[in-house]
Amino acid sequence: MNQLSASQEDYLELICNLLETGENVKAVEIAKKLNVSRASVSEALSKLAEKNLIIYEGHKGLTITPAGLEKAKEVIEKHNTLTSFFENILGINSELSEETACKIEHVMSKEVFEKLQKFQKYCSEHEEFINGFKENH
Amino acid sequence: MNQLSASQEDYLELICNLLETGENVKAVEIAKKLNVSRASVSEALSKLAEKNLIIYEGHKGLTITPAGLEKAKEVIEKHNTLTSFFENILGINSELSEETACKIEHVMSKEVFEKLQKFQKYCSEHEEFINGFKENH
DNA sequence: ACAAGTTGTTAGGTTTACCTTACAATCAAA
DNA sequence: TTTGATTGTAAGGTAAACCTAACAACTTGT
Repeated sequence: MNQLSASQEDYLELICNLLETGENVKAVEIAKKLNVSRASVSEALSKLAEKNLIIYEGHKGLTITPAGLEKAKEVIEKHNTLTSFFENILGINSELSEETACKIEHVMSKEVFEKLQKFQKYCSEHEEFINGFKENH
Repeated sequence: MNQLSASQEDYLELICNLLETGENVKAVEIAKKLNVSRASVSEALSKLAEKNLIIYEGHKGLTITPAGLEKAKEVIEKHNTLTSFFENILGINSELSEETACKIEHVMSKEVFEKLQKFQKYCSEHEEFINGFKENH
């Protein structure tokens, strides 16, 4: 029912990351980081607020709700797992790993995510296997 | 310059697959397989034709150009590699593997794709490693 | 060969996520 | 405290990808 679009997930993810740095988060900041206009951010934040994922009061401030935080954490966890898979297992440079993770995190089901996470754990318990791959590529 | 959207890649991919089965491909068929209206297919095919990826003459028939075929093959190869990764390495059921591959194939760069392909080859040369993973998950 | 069904197209609408421009609200520094 | 810069919002617009409804163009069965 309350499915978020890829774009909305991106906003939420960034908001959560910015909040964790402790600063108070401004729309103009989000606009810069996501490379969109202030107007687009304004609209997007209104929609997230409507869905009760954030509390947004313009100049007054922006905070995330428990529901928003939960969703954001899910996305961020997918993001991190993917980034780490590309970087540490496939050996892709960190920028491209990040970029690719950003796109895929929105289209990967929980089931696939969990399997990937387990696979990664399994790989980290078999370093020699991964090193063998990296050496030849 | 001639970047295709995810949706256009889907159309092209399907057209290529249908053509390979030998039948002559109809818009109504595409509509059914992609779960969209005939009208949407009509529009989409016009755009692919404009970009010289297919030759489309309505009732007369539909064929793919060399440029279109090249692009389609790229997408299909990504699709297959991804599907096989999910299915044979992560051990995800074939339906979900397909579904996930369909979404990711549009957002994965050539570089990531090639690394994944190599990783997969490496894995297939180390069956015991993959079996070890599958046994525990 | 032609009526009925199938297939393709056109016109007009919707939604999402952007945009620019203009204006309103707030903040901060003199 | 007022003014200038920054930040947020509203209005109106675009583009992509979809939709339905109506119509046109084909095909096929008799």
